[in-house]
Amino acid sequence: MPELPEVETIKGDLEKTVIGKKISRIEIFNPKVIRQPQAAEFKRSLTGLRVKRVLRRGKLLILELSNAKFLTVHFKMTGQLVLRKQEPAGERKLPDAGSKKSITRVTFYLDPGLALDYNDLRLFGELRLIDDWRKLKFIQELGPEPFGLSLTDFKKMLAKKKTKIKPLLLDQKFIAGIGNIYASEILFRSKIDPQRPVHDLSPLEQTVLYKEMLKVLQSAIKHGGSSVDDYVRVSGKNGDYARFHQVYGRNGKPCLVCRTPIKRIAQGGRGTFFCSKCQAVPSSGARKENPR
DNA sequence: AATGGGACCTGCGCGC
DNA sequence: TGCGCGCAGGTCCCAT
Repeated sequence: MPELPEVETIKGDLEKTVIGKKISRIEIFNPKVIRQPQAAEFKRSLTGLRVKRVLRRGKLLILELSNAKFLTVHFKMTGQLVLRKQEPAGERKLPDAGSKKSITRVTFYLDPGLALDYNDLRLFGELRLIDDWRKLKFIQELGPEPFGLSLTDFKKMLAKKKTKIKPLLLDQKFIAGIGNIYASEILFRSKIDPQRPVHDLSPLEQTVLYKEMLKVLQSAIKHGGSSVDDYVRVSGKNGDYARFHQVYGRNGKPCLVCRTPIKRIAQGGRGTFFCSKCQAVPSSGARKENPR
């Protein structure tokens, strides 16, 4: 679930807390999330390094280390990074002691006195220690960041596509960082039906889409992201943007603009939420009739 | 090129 | 109360 605004929030939280800190020790509770190199070498190579910088590209979080290598974190659906105080010696417990099952997969002990837990219920997340994050195949194929993309370029990109708009917004090769929550929210605010083919969008609609995309992402970052399922900030606290959601997860509830019940449909196996009235396909004399 | 499905995982909420 | 099932969605991979 962490999408661009959530990863950007985590980045900001880490910048305030772990820059310059030394990784003194690492505990790996489930090596499945360590994708590169093997867990033992991951642990050995990382121990003793300091965190130099924190970066983000799309939904990927990148920690630049003091030896110029990089620790990358892809949270996929249920990954979390949570910072806590390291328990004084003798009082150490297993992570999440008290709850039935720990979802802490890796703990990074940071001198002085801190512990950064990588939690991941579903184990889809990926941690890597690599020489250069820019060489990751996934990164090389990634589309542009929404911020820093001009309207002109955005329109040029749209012109080449024949897909429906919602799946296209989710396509990381098209544009980086948008996931299922923000795709629905952006389209609602743009008053565009998620099922519309891209080549059908008027120039005005494309402009509106571009502006709403930036507005929604910016606002979500400002409010610390959306905590709908598992996402939490580095402090363990929820992000605050979910209360601004207009359609996501509001299946059957009245549209906040027109009271029409919000619809949920499946697109590419994923849920899409929208208001069939606010996001109706505009009637146009130029539109050829399309019976059924 | 676009689209659809399965795979990876686990907990939750549902119907019976 | 308990069981089985579908669902959640980021990304990769294969098939059509």
